[in-house]
Amino acid sequence: MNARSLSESMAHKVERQLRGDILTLALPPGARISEQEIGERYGSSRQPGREALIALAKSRLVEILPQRGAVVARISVAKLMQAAFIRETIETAVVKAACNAFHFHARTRISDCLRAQEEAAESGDRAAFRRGDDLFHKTLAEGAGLPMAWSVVEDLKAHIDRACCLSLHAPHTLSKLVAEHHAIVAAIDRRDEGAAMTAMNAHLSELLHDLPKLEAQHPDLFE
Amino acid sequence: MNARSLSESMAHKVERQLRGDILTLALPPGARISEQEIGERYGSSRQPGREALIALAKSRLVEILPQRGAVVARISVAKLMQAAFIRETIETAVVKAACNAFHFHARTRISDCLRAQEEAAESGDRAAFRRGDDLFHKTLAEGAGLPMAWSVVEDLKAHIDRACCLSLHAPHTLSKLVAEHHAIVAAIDRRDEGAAMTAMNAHLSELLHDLPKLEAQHPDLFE
DNA sequence: GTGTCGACACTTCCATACAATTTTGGCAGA
DNA sequence: TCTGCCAAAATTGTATGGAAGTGTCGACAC
Repeated sequence: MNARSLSESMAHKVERQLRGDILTLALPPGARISEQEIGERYGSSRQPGREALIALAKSRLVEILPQRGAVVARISVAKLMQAAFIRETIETAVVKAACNAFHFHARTRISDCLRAQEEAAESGDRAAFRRGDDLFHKTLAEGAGLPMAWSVVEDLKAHIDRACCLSLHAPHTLSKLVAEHHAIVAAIDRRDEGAAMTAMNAHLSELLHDLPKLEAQHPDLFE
Repeated sequence: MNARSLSESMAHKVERQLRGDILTLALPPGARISEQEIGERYGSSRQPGREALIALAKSRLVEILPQRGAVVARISVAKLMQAAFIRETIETAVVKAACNAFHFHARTRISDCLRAQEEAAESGDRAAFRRGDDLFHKTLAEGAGLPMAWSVVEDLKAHIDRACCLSLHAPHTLSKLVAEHHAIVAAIDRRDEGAAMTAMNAHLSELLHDLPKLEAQHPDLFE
């Protein structure tokens, strides 16, 4: 009945799926969730559900109200802007470091990654595109010798992505994002610190442009 | 028998104490710890111990080996340098932001904080000094309108502090650190971005000077 | 209509039992 | 002495029962 032996524990599986459902807004911000409910939803008992909630509370994707329950964290404009700022700070430092030294092996993976993203952009596969985006930024950090930077950014990015899911899904944005990735890589290849940092800033700061509009559109999802 | 009603859950208490013991090296890097053992050590059953391990694994202070157990994370020079770099990046951005706008209320708390640290430095109370140091950096982030920056730095700082515990405890360093704090605040008061950032960088980069020596002295605690 | 009290439902939190897996240690045999 | 194997011990991962905390809702007094 269970498949623990197949390498992943139930608790991790539940955590991963729950995180996915929260990130895609399948579970909307503000939704109440109980251990029991989570367990049933993903086919386990309460215990793995509880552990998933504890884990996600650490990344602040759910808020645990002691003795009462848990809710999917609402989107906070203030926190979102802070997360964006901190992410920008870190990733700018990463590309700067990348200009000084970039691991050869990571450079080839970056190219693979860009190609994959181009395909995803053309076919409009947003899920694949997002995976590619994560991989791009992750590989960039690894190439710069700062893999830990990605693990820090990853948590921040989760919150930002959740807001992005609300944003209108204009099809042309995907290819635009790919173009920005290319610009960043090109600057790194030229070892042009200034251009690389500028390109990264431009890439990251676009996401927050229509935040006020989103809040007006979905007031119940915000704090 | 239990004291759950008195505001803090057993699991949180165990997590807090375990974190403390790991940070002060009472539990040395590399030590194996089982859920059972943790529970008994802090007076609970396995369950809170397990939850504490899961929580600390998120901050990478313990490493969970699936189906096998957990060990206190060894100190990794590479990770330490990355953590220091990322911390420096974030905190530099924080003081820069602080130069543009600093909340009045936080400014007065900073002064309190500096006074408390002076006292701790004189009496040589390292535990109190560390608490004051955390509070200083936390208040700085809050004053700059970036409280989230502290929550990110906090996790990075844990690893750095653990290495600092190994370092020789020369008594004069404490007052030196306080002086550096004063320099940072003075630069912020003058709204002198460059000086503030330089002061913060100097403050943070000293910690890693004798890292090679430490590794030679305690090879078993490192990766 | 307003406020208070108590039963009740719901949930977490902790303890514990059980299942699955890994490690350990011993022992037989070459 | 070394190797291979098996059983016991230790440990995690999961399920579940029960205690305790919290909020809801209706009855009832005023």
